[in-house]
Amino acid sequence: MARLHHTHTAQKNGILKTDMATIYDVAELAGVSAKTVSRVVNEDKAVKTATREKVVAAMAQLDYRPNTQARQLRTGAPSSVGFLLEDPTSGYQGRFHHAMLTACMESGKHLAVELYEAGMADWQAYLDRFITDAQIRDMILLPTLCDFGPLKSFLKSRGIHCVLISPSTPDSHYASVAMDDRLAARDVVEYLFGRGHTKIAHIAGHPDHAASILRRNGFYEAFDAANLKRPAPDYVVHGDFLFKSGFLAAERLLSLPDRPTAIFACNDEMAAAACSVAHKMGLRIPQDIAIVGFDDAPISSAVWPALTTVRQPYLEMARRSIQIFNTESDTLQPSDRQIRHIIPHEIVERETT
Amino acid sequence: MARLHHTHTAQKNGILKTDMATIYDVAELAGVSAKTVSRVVNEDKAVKTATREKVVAAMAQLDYRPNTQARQLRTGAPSSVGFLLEDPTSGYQGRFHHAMLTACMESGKHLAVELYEAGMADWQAYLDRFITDAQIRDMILLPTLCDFGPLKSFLKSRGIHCVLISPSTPDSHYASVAMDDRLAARDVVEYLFGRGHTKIAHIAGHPDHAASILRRNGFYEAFDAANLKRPAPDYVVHGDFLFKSGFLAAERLLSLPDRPTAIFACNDEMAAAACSVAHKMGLRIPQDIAIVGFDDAPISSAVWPALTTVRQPYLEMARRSIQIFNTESDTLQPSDRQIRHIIPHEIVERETT
DNA sequence: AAGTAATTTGTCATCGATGTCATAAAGCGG
DNA sequence: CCGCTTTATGACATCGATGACAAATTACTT
Repeated sequence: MARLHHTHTAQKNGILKTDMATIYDVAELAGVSAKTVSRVVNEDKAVKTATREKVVAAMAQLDYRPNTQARQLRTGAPSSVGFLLEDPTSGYQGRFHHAMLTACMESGKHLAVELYEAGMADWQAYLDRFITDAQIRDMILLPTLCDFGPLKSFLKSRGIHCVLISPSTPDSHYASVAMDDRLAARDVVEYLFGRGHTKIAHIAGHPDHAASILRRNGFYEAFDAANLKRPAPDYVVHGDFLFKSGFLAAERLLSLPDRPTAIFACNDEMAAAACSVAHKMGLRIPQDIAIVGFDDAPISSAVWPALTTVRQPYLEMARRSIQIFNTESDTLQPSDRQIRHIIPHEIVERETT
Repeated sequence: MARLHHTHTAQKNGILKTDMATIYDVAELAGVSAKTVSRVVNEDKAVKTATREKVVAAMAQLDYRPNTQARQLRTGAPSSVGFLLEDPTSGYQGRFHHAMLTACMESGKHLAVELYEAGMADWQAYLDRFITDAQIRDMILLPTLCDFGPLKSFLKSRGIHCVLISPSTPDSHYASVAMDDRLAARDVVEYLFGRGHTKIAHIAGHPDHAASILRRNGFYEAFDAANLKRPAPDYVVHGDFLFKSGFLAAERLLSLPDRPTAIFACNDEMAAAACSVAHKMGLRIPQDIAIVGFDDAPISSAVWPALTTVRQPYLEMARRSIQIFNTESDTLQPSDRQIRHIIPHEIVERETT
């Protein structure tokens, strides 16, 4: 008795049918059962070569493509990793996004990306739809979302596993992956020591950002460790990560009576601003003033001269996050959670030092 | 007779079961049929309030979340829009990505993002997996992928609908969405005319990029239309969109014996480079030299002074693309394909003019 | 109060694929 | 050429949800 599956009317039961061929169409054309087609698709060795060839030919002829929904329904969905972007044009998020895509590609997972706009009305319903539609079970939270308590509680209540990227404060339920900002800043300063600088100024970041504080502390720590006197307070100016603030800060630093010979800025944008100021004042880089940034943002190689900076290990962090999800779902060691994974950084030496 | 669905063993038939509650669990707990739960989930009005409340309570208690695979299998999947990123850190792609996410959010679609790396071995198999796994039927192609013939043929063979964003050459099978680069360039020049400039130089983009040529043509066209003599050949220098090339080009232009009073660069990065050169040479912006960029890239507001530039209508282009997909799947007018949709641009006036 | 219309709820089949298990076809030794 | 193992294929149930339709309940008429 012919199965209803074989009828191929475009419209049936009021449901919109696509013209996509199903496994039953292939089976009929090849003169075998659906199960055998399934075997071919899944590369089961228990299929005679002759049969396999008939099936393959039929698949090609019908441009058959297995229906993922059906397959995942039967086999249990390999849910995808969720990723919330606040601003995809931001360098940091863009770079991390790239890293996540690469890491997912490597491990055969799918990354489901969604926008999250701060102050969004009804973000809970929005996220509920997202995790339902995309069948999210694992999620990556970038700064500053990874420090947003309500969001974390919400995801916890929905049973989502999270990995926090560089959170300001550790979370007792979720693992985190970060680089060591303090150590990196210290490394930068020690690198400058190595090139003969001791009059080193710092343009700090937004004081609300944990990273700003850590980097500033690392800056001081290097002096302490080298038994040098810490720079005077007027050698450290706070900015807010934006170009403009870096510009103002650099103007202040470079017109100091005792001008520094090197500036370490808390991010690349402010470092680039410092370069502009140096140009404006007729100072040569790096002869008169050395400048180091932080992040290895696109701007760091887009300006002239190209910035020496600290590269954040995006890809490695992304890979580690995926790895955490994999082990979590397997062994579910509660001790694996709430662990801080630290990924090593790297100084990228370019033309400003 | 109890349905097997109700058994809740963690492992059954060798298939890994999640602990996710199903519609049958909810039905049992609420003492109704699965269909009634379905009605509640889908907000069917034909459910008594008392019943609805019982069901809602049961759903909450079990943290029920409908299985998308099953639902989509039954209803016909609302396939998502595919989006290939070559480099998420590139300003253009990042901005377009943001726009696509926003447009998809607005229209309730899901954007499936995947990396596409040029020169990737076996990209066909990779894309096959992508369109199968994510059930892609519609896809957006950005430059320069939208001009890559083999990719387009491949997608055509797979029955994917595409919309090409700003392709160099129109395609006979796919609709395209673009801004009018030639007209925008002409507008910029006419804007500069309006501010009294006539000695206007141009830093052109990479000659292989269609947009470079269009913008350069628009540059000339403005002079023609105003009955002015076209600038001498040494007023037009080719770069390659990168900062460095803009830097060299600007050095050449600004040391010309008859120095221009305005420079129109083919993108913001090169315009930013021109600013650096002007600073270096002690020229004031905009008094001594006006500079206009193109793209409204992040760098345009990150430099000092902030660049006047042309804003590409990303969001509008993204919205239009989605709209094309919607009408295509409904009415399938072949005349709707191969149409070029032109979206209006806008000059963003900032501090360099 | 009985009969009919309207509202609620349930039963069953189905979407497309795959696991289980049974059956059919080969292979093989004697 | 007959039993017996091995290999290849098929029948059927199932994953979780919803559409079609039937059954049960309630509301409304006269």
